[in-house]
Amino acid sequence: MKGFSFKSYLTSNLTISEEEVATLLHQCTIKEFNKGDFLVRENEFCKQVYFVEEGLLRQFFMDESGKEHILQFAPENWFAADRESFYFNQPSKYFIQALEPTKVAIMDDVYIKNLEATMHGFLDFNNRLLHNHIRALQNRIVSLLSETAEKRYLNFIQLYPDVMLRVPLTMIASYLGITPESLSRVRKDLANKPH
Amino acid sequence: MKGFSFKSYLTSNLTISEEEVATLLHQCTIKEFNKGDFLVRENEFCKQVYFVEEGLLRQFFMDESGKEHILQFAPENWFAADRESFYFNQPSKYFIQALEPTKVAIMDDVYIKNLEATMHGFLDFNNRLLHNHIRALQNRIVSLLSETAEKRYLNFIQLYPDVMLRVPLTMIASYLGITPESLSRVRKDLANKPH
DNA sequence: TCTATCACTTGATGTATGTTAAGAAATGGA
DNA sequence: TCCATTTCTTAACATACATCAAGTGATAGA
Repeated sequence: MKGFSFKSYLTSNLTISEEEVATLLHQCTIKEFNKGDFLVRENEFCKQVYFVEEGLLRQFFMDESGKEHILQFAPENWFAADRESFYFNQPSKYFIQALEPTKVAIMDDVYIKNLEATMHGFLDFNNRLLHNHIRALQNRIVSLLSETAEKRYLNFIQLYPDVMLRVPLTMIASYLGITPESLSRVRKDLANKPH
Repeated sequence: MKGFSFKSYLTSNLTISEEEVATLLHQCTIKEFNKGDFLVRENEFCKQVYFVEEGLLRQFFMDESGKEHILQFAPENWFAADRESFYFNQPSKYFIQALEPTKVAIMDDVYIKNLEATMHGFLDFNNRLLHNHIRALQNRIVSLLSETAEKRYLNFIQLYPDVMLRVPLTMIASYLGITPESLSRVRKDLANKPH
């Protein structure tokens, strides 16, 4: 289990001993997915939290007309899960899918409950994750309420330059809440602009 | 402190003794605001969490062009706070304002830190609040990404019928992400529809 | 290498929503 | 009670973005 990003992540984000990190990693499953594989599907119960070691995930949902809308990309060192399904024990509205061959560290509900009960500082750690999540969600809403597609696109590039280079524009468009055609035009306009 | 909604809320949502509830309420401040008063302003640090006993709050931000966008309404038995500012200790991007004469129970950061350290079950309680918040935010994003203004309006009515009756349509429009004129047209169309 | 699929672009046109302007109806102080 | 302000509606016009359709490259299996 040496050399995993999850380890570095934990040691630098949790005030816990080497020993505790070892326990934590020992109980935690590593799993690999192929490009296109689903980690969670709509209507399933999401009972795991995923930490991306390598690769890239997306969380998306399908609306009534069958269109896909991406809520989140999760590249290396990000977490992915449907917190709603996980916490409230409800069937998920979302899919979580690997966009590249992806290696994840998996913390399931039993594992997490266990840590919460035994490891001092784990609740704080999870609290941090939740607040990061809330921050991201709030910023997304602010952006959707107040910014044009062009502005949202520019924000995206700046915020997730790595993701930008790794996924097709169709998916960026889906994240931004516009059609691929519109994104193409936004990009054309930007290219023709001074600056 | 008898007869406060916050008390009922706590007893029915926390597995704590009468004694603990008493302590909790004893340390907690009650404050009243007039219609129009600000509990938090942009660029201030939000160091308190508000529980609405009576009245109605809104959380909103102002975009670059000076337009207001409402993130959340908080009627009786709801919590309001800028979790981002509170947790990350950053100046807030938001305003929190009373839309009616409003009585709130205030938990400040010292109070909360204290409870986290001393009261078993408080972390779980806060965790629940955070997950409720995440759920609401996610649903909002889903709605903004995939639904028309009309659908969002119908959702709003169903989800917050009480708020609907207590705030001007301008604010509903601001919450929905459209102009008051557009909301007016949406309502007209709905009225002319066979249901 | 060939072919099917996917990714991206472009153009023509449609639609939802924004903007500007005006006025009517409701509300709240003085 | 009256006046000022806010709220809501309506209309004409503008704009951002969607839809539909087509075509060009790029990519990846067979």
